[in-house]
Amino acid sequence: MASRRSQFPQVVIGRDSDSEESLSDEEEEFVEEEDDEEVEEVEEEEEDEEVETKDEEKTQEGLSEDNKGKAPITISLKKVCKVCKKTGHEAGFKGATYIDCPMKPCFLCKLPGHTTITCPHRVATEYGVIPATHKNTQNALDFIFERQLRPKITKIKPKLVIPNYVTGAVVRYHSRRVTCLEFHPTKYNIILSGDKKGHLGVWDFIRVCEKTVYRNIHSCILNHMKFNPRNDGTVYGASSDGTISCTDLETGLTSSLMNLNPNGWQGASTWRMLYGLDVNPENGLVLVADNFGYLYSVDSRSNSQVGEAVLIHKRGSKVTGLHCNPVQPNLLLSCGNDHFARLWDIRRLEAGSSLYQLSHKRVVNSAYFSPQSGSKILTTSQDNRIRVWDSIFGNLDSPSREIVHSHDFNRHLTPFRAEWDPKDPSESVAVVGRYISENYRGLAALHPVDYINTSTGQLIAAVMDPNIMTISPVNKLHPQYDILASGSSRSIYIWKPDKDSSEFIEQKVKKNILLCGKAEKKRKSKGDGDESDDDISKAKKSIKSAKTKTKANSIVLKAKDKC
DNA sequence: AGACAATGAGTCC
DNA sequence: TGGACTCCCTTGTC
Repeated sequence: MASRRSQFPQVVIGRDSDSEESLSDEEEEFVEEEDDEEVEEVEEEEEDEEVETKDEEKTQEGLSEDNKGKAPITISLKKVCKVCKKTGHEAGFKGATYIDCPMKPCFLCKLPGHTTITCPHRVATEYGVIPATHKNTQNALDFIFERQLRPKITKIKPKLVIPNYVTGAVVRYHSRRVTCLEFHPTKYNIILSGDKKGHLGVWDFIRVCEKTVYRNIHSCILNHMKFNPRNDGTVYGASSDGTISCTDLETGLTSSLMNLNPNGWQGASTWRMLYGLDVNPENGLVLVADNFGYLYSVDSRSNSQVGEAVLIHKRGSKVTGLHCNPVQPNLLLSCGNDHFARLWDIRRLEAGSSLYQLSHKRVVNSAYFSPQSGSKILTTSQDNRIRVWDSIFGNLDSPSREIVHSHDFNRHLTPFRAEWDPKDPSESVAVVGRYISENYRGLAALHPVDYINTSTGQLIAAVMDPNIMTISPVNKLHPQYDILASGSSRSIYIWKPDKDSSEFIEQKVKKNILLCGKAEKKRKSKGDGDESDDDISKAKKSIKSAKTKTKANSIVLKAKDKC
């Protein structure tokens, strides 16, 4: 591992002078204040009410003097819950912890009677996981079955390595939020990223400065990308502009395989948007699906549509994802807004002819076959549950397990999708971003990226970085190396494994942050090497002095291109 | 610092 | 079926 790690470069996370100054201010503020300021703050808030009332009265008097004849404004000082609008309690952040409204069902598991803080799913992540009806490798038949499916795969399980700290980043790389990520299948240091504007980023995360963004491929959201299996210099993209693109990564030259809106904008009821995309190399097909429930097949050689569009989900509802089985080329998995994931035989594609339909309680964000045997299914639904079916050849009436996990949010964020670790021979590890925040060492509310053992429901790891204050809904594990890529807002982060020691991580973060531009000059003129002046301690101090999450947000390090 | 908008699914009628 | 309204642990900009 060490040799592999040594190939990685230093990170380019820089900060501009604005953030440098604001952090200095925060620090000064912190130095002046006592350690137990937070406690004092709470007390002050409570006893302040009367004072506030007087202040208000004074203000009102002042106002009425100025505007004689106008009735004084009465302001209620009763604390009102912003969620249920009732008094007596308040929902919202208290420091780095969010307090739920007790009148609502649990925000995590959706069941009434408790809040997120006391939710048994938060305390013990395996709680309530439905046990598997069929477990792989449990008996002789299973063993033979699995050996037939995966003859080349070793039975010795390699040690699980978790990429848990950020070694590289392009902060504010895209102009809108990142929607999809894809590692290059052969050039292991290249990652592709799509965004909400339809731009396509190509970044070499070893030679950090080598990055491009192609802006003329799509006119709106690039929803999914897939490399061309016959030529890994080109990539297919499905966009909400209704086109399939095929882009040359060297030149950025793009050809269009399909345009579902040849007559332009005729209103929302006719504008077709492409969401799901996958490539079926055996049949030479590019498969895409739209927001009205239809699947389209395109011959990748002739760039022409094959057959008619087929209704695979409820008419008028969005198909959110497509996945071709990696072992059985005729098996297709789809998922959609009609709360179903469906299994299809692409030789017999007709509306209503699915082999199975997997029912969910809400929208299904993603559905994937397991990457090596293709015999398991992993889905992410907006009902805050990840579902696992252990064998597509077994009983598919109900999932083998339902794992409660916070990813329910349908606006403003790219939908969360739990994704398999393509390297894991046991096909159990999955990675997924988390919506609900975690109290990071009592300092800040951060949104972790979770590694989940889908065979047990256990949370293997929840990785966080104090510099990433935004939610990371898009995550991809590298097909060959122990690398995780995360798309968080407009930025991309590269994680790699190391010791699970927070001190070690802090040292690494300190080492890896390079300042640039004005901030770098400023630091040089001041003289470097002051231990208390490093970025992580600044960040910690600024978080500690932050009374609200908004204020804590100011620690986000801004990056400037060093190159 | 606070207001606001972008934006999408659920629910009710 | 479709429109109005609600949800209200986002993020970025003005």
